[in-house]
Amino acid sequence: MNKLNSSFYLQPTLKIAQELLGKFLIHNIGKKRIVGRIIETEAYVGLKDKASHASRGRTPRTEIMFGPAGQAYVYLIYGMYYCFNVVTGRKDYPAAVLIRAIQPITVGEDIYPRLQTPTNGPGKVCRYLKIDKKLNGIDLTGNVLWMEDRGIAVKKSQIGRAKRIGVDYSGEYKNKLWRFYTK
DNA sequence: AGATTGATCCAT
DNA sequence: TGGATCAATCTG
Repeated sequence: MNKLNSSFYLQPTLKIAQELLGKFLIHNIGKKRIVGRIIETEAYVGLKDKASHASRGRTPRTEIMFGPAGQAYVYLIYGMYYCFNVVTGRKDYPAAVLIRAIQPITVGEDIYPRLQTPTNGPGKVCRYLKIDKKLNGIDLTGNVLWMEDRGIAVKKSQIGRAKRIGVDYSGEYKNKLWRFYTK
């Protein structure tokens, strides 16, 4: 097993957002585990990024984004869905990578609830992986929820780049090509 | 295109 | 304290 460690999470946010493509996201629940391969991410970078929750400063919700890299930031959106992010950036610099889509994995000891086709939205990622607010702030180098490199790299030529989804209100930042996906 | 749903945040 | 807003999803 090659679990992503703190030196991975200390890299620049935009680099992490790309590097996470092809990595595996794993949630241990008791003796079972749910696994997905990451296929789409979005980066949220710094106080000036109007699309980021952190752009209005520190609040109880966004405090976690100002913390050290390598923790989970899980929030409820539209009253119904959870979104899972990895906190990046040094302490006091708010940044995170949202996991937008995964390919469910169904081999070995990994369990696989129903869904076989790739998820196509962050709410579905959390529903599949059974991630909710209880996991907010959890250390991603621990043994409950983590990411690992299983040696299946995504070639640079296979990485697509696009504007982020659902952030039309964010002025010049809405045009940043901070969404990454595998073609 | 509209309904859903409730936490969050800012302005009263 | 009230109400607009929201990094989404499903249904029609």
